[in-house]
Amino acid sequence: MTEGRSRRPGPRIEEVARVAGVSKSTVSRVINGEKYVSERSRQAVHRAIAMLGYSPNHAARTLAGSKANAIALVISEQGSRVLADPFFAGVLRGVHAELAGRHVQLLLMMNQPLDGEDQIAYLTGGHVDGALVVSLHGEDPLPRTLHETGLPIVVGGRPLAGGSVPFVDADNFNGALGAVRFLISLGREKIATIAGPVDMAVGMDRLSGWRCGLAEHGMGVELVVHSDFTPDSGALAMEELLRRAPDLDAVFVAADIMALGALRVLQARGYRIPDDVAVVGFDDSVLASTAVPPLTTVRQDVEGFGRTLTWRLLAELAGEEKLPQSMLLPTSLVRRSSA
Amino acid sequence: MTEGRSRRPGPRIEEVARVAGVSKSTVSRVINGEKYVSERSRQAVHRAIAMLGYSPNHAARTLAGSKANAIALVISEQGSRVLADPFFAGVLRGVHAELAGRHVQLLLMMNQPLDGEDQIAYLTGGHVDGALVVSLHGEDPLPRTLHETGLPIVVGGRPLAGGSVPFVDADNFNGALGAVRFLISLGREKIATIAGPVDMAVGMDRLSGWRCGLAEHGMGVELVVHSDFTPDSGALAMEELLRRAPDLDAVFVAADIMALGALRVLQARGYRIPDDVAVVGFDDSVLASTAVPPLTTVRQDVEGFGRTLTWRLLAELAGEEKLPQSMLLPTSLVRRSSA
DNA sequence: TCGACGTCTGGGAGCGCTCCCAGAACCCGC
DNA sequence: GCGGGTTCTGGGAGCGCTCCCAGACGTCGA
Repeated sequence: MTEGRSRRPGPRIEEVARVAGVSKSTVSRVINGEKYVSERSRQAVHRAIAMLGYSPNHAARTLAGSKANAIALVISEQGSRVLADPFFAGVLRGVHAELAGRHVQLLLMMNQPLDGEDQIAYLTGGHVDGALVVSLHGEDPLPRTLHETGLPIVVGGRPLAGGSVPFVDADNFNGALGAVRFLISLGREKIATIAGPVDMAVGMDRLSGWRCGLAEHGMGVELVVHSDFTPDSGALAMEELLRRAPDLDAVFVAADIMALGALRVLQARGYRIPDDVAVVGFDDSVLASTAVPPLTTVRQDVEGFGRTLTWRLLAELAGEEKLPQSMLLPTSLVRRSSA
Repeated sequence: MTEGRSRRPGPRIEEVARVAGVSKSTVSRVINGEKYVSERSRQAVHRAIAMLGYSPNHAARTLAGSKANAIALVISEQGSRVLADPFFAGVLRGVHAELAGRHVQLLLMMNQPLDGEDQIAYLTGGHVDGALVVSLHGEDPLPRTLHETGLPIVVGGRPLAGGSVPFVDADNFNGALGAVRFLISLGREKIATIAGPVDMAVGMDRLSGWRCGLAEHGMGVELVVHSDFTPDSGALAMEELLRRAPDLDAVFVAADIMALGALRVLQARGYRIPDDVAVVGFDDSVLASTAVPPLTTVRQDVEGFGRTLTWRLLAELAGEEKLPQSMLLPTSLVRRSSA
């Protein structure tokens, strides 16, 4: 079985040039959307491209040009990946949708393969033009380190140790605030919370929202138990809360997945939901609608999250100015039966 | 603000050659693990690479060589993505782990951006050396089409319209069979199933396992209701089953997510679980352990799935022979409280 | 009439590798 | 000794683009 040097199929830029009756420089200009090309040439090139089914060679562009035509999606998961999974698919879909049509490749990186130094070396080594960093752990130094190397990055989820790194996040604060206001409007008077870990911005922001909501009405903010975004820890937290305040009438749980555990404990103790205790979760994950009873929760648009993240990075790469340093995406309350 | 043509940082292959005291041809040979390099040269090159922190330029390798040094992960989701999400993160992690250390980029593609023709054109256009196709919908023509173009691919999940396309799948049949045998060993005598849709291999294989398990013991296989991998359809299916056989004493549900719906219905009807009706799910997703009661289910190793998928493709790309045409990964029963 | 400037164009060097080729060095058996 | 192999090596063409340069053509104000 002999195998010759297999050449890639498809037309080259030169052929497009020939068909269009221009030089390859001009074709290149058209492809890259540069100015100083006559309308006539531009049309001719587009026709030729369509006719030949030409698609530019990514490797050649990257090699010859000064940009990599690729961005990295860095999943920096430091142990706690529980929160990631519901996110993951949705965010990815969003990122992908936003990238559609542009000639930008999406490279995936996780913490695993090249750890620390190597990963940074790779990212700053000119292999990518920028990076989307989805960092779950708030104090992860990666976002900041990357940002300081000058590589354009956008972080998904507010980084705690962020400095001035651009980020996109759900408006966790207002989501939580809205949830608490809703509970108060229902007439609840003893509203507890199961908060996330203190080292994650997502946890802290939701906690702040809860605090503010109560403070607005002069209500006490003692009933807090921190937990770690797992159902079991949610259950433990609920038990702790009931020990401290058996007469509580509402719980704001900082994640649906913890709410499941809380629900279980409440039901086991004979509390009726929402009659005795109203429960509101956060995320509106699949879990929420399948819970018993279906969970009232704060919804965030995960796909929009991915889109926005990507849009922000691409805009920066395109040299756009006056971009917002960071962005918060709206959240909304989804009413089901648990509150 | 003037900006010169920014050259990529880092050493070139020539510098490695100079430091190692060999030609760049030899360095290239070492990098690509070719034979016909003396041990002495090899060592020298490795030392030089380490010293300079050299990392080969992906674009240049791809442009000069006859391979793309990249593989695609194609997520072909035709509508039904419910099943995907739990999978997704895990599979990705596995794929990534398996790729670690090799100089292969992972490109992500979803059905969205280039549909059909364009997608195929891109994949077969020499941009990637092979593809991992995670196809949820069993009769998706994509795997077969790609395979017929000669692009090396491996499909995740047995394709129904597969022809002889290599695939990796969980051993759904034996997983289901094991679940049914377990139920029988528990003394259950009227075992129903909520099956998946008929156009998905994963549904059909689990159904076959259930059938076989019952047939082994001469038990009837009438109590089947098909459903579509959503909690609500699971609930409807359960209602239908109870209508047909109010005295059933076990249900094998082809997915945890449907089992949640079934659980809800059973409990609402006053059946005690597992005393009156034993329930076994499939997937061992997060949902299983948080269900009330915690779900006995068939576990599949999602990360291993991703690893195996990737391993199989890389092996083929490396020219390995006598590769198994397809592979089934073991499943195992996880006992919790529902059976 | 002239230059200055803005618009449009083609030519061609060169990005950093791989892979072909030609050849050196060494082994073997006859 | 010689021809034939196998092992190892360096030289250099060329992958398909981008981007710099030089220049051709306007159009405008002095």
